[in-house]
Amino acid sequence: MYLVLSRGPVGMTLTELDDSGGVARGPDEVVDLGAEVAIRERTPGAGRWVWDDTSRWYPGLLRAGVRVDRCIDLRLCRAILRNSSLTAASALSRSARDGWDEPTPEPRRGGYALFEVDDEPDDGAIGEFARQRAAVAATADPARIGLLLAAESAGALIAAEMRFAGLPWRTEVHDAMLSELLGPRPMADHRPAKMQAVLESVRETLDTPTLNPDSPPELLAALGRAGLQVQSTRSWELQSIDHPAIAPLLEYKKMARMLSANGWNWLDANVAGGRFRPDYVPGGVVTGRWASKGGGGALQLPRQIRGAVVADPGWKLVVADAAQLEPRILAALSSDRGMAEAGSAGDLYAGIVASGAVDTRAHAKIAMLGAMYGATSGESGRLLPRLAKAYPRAIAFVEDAARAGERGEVVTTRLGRSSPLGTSGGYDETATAADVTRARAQARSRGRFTRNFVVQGTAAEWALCWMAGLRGRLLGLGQGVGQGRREFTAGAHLVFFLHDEVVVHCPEDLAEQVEREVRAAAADAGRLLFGALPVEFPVTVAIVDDYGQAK
DNA sequence: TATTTAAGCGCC
DNA sequence: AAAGGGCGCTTAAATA
Repeated sequence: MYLVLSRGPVGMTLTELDDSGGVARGPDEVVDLGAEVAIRERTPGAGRWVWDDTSRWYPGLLRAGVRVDRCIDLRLCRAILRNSSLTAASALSRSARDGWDEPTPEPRRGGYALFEVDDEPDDGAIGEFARQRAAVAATADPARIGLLLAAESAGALIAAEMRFAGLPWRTEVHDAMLSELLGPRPMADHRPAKMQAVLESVRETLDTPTLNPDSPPELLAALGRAGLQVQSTRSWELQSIDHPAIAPLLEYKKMARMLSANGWNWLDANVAGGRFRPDYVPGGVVTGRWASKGGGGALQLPRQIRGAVVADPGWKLVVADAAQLEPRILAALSSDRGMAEAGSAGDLYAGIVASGAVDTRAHAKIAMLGAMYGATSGESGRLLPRLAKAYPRAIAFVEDAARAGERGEVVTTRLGRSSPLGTSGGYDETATAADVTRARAQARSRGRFTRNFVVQGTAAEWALCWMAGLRGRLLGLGQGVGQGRREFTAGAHLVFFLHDEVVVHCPEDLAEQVEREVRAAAADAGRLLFGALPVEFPVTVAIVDDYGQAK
């Protein structure tokens, strides 16, 4: 059963569809959306909601105290089906772009109201849903891309729920960290005292009393006057230089970064009521990873300040990280038994060393990253042949993806997300030597992208399945049957997601159960994507009071 | 003055 | 160690 919600000029409607997509009832006008959804959600197996855009429907429902179990997000699914090589022959894929291909419009001030009436893009949700079902049904293995659409939609629900719940954030802890590092909070537009002291040290050693180190050209000039030959002012380039100005300069850069990216202004703008509420964008990255938007910078939270993420009294944070996810995904994608074997004991990189392919764990890691990113030179490039010899199937898999990209072809993840078309990169007989060089460089760049796309994209699919499964498992924790409905934030719930890592906030007595569910959900995700393949997806779990204690 | 681009750096 | 994939954000610099 599907429950299709639409917004039109005359208001909201609900249409029930049976499993074959036929109209079973409706469309009926919906007057009280919150009540309507709540009633349906109380009925087990009531169906899956179908709507244009989770980010426009769900936040209002959550504010009204209503949680949704399952949905189809037509906008997110359209983006996948529009591009997927598996549905390339479908009417949907061949149709002209329309409103369903557009990104979510920016919300009006104050966000979307629960009962807002708005026009849907171009065609009704029922029509779009039918087109999407037809596209899926015509594929060789509808369950494959069907799983991707369900996982993507579950991700949209989770993103809204995590924003609603918020990441517990202790302002006073954060403030203490900033004061310790930079000095106490200064007046607006002044540098904190410790930072100012470090700056003076830089100015003195470079003999430039008015230096603004935040200006790369100015800094470059000052370094030049001191006799330091550098191409840029990047920290990693400065690191190796032996000069009394370098240490304080690197320290200043560290401080300046913290102040501007996650300082007091960030705190004022992003933390309220003891919660940080990131604005996640599911599917925001071409590979299927999530993006984020707004000043929060949720996916770039520095390790340095994670200690400000503190569980509520009597609660714990369960921090779970999928260990070496991308290499394991590659092993599974390529059915490389040797690499799967290397990861079976726990530490994949240690397993690679044990196999004799390389001599140290650090080398194993560098070589693997190089294989997945397309390194050609440096340490990583040199180690690659050794890896290729030990794990020919895995390396051939990424090499094939790279060659396909260089030829201008599309590559596709395990569940069916395809890479976007690249720019031509070709040249004709009128091309100059420079044109040819440029075109080849572009082709190689495209190859590095497609090489990484298959791994990163499939890892993102695994992570979505992991998190969606975990969400379902958490729901059943700590509440007996028949206790009635309650706010989901009263029990174990997801509060953070970072590509291959999740954080669950839960009452203390549930933490160990949560840990078990996290591991079980990871095993489920592996089976969902790869069936019986003997590739394991171990999870590192830490039960902590603050996020800084994890790892 | 307002908007866009580039540099640099944080995360995976 | 500093070459390779994907992002977003802040500041300074460049442009309109």
